[in-house]
Amino acid sequence: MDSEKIADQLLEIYGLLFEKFGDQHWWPAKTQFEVIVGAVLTQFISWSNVVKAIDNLKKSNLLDAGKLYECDIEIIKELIKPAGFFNRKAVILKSVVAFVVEEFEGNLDKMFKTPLGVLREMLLKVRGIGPETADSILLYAGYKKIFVVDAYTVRIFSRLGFIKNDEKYHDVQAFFMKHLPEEVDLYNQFHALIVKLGSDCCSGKKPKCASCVLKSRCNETGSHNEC
DNA sequence: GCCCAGGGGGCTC
DNA sequence: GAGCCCCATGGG
Repeated sequence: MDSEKIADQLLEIYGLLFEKFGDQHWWPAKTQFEVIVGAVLTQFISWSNVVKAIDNLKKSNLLDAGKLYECDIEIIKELIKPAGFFNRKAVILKSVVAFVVEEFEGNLDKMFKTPLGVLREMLLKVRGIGPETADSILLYAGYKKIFVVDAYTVRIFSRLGFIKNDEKYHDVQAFFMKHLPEEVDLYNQFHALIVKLGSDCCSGKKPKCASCVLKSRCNETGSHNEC
């Protein structure tokens, strides 16, 4: 399939998803720092679990890089318990705020003025920050032109025949960034819609692929147990 | 009671 | 470098 055709198809799918689900208003956070905290806390956890943890941090007036940097880790653990894996995530949060405070004096404007590639590499060196979390921070907190890939992206687009199901993160990301217009808003909305589609149609005990907006495009025959 | 959720790291081979 | 296992809570 030629490149132009792939681009058209991706935009067509984007259009279908937007028509079906509408504006997702991602990231559901009020500040850039809240996006960063949310990106860490949502690792392998549904967003509904994260909301409580962020709320606890807000109530304790700790949703701030400097304050979290100073805060005792045991207090952080207690507050973020609802988001699961709290022992590990508290350590990750500490690592991230240490990075922001020690490298950029806690100033996110300064942090996001760092060239994209350089900042991405720096984030990936922070303990607990992998490609998806780094890219979520760059796109949703920093408004950087970087496409976020997650498990749903691979699952859905491999089923649709665009990529292989064992494709590496960077290859999937490169695929989307090659074929989509280079627009932050499009990257933002497309990833959010993919997650919406994935969590609505392609997970849980009773997959609801009959209602999946992309069923007609899916190249799987027979049972649609995994879209 | 059981399964799954908006990942990532460490270990083993 | 691929394949496992672990992390832990909460909603359906």
